[in-house]
Amino acid sequence: MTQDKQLPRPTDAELSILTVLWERGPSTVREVHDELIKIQPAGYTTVLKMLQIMIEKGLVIRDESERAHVYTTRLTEQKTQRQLVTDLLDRAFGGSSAKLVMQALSTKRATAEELSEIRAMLQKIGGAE
Amino acid sequence: MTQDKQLPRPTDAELSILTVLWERGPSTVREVHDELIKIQPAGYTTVLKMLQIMIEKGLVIRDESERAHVYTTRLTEQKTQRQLVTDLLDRAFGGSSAKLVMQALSTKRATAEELSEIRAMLQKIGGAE
DNA sequence: GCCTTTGTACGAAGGTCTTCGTTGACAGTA
DNA sequence: TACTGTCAACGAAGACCTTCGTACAAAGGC
Repeated sequence: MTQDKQLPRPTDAELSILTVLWERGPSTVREVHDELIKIQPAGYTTVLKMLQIMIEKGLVIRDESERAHVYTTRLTEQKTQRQLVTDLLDRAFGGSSAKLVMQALSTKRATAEELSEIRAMLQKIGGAE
Repeated sequence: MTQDKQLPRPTDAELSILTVLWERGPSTVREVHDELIKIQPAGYTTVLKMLQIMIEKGLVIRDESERAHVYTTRLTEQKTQRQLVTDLLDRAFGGSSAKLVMQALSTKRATAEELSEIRAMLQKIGGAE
């Protein structure tokens, strides 16, 4: 009953805001703005407008019980990441996750710890089936 | 001397056209169009306009020596894929390629063959350093 | 009761993306 | 020469994205 699917792919600006919300948890516009300007310039009303648009799209929800409305993401970071990966996979890699993985690995070197995580996951996948 | 970098990230429609060009190699508008409509609806002049815009952006180049201009991609498929992955990595995964890899692997199961390719690459990466 | 601060709402402006109708050029054919 | 088909160019329209100025409401201090 938790209608999940078919939220639009977040735009660049929307993703910046979502990132802040994932980090901070439920936040007011002011809090999001204060956090965001540490990374990139952004006017207060701009952030406000973005959040209002994101409400319309269903990307976030808000609690209006206080004067300063509190915004919360609708999807977890993981689910959004999955959506973005699936999307990129289909649009640019012909659906081949292997090709994407190769690119990701060759692009930026992962830490040793991360690599063993990946190995563990491969083990799990390879082991099953 | 082959100025590579800093081409804009291709949009969705642009990526569709690039994909056709990578498949077919250098092609006229008509050829791109005929190929594209097998996958998605697209008017001839729309494809033409897109290609003209892509010329301006530097995503493609063209040979005008014949009446029907012949378009060619400026970047290889691999380089574009790398750009897209890097971009997504930074925008949505905090630069952690491991997280992206995990998502990719868990999203769509790769074939056994692909998995061993990935293992080989891991071997190579882990072995180095 | 006023003034300042902090908030939301509204709307507009400029940019990009995407699509497509129309025009005029060119080439071949009858 | 007139007709037909193919092509590039242009411009406009509509949808979105992004930014921000302005207006108005609420709350607290004086």
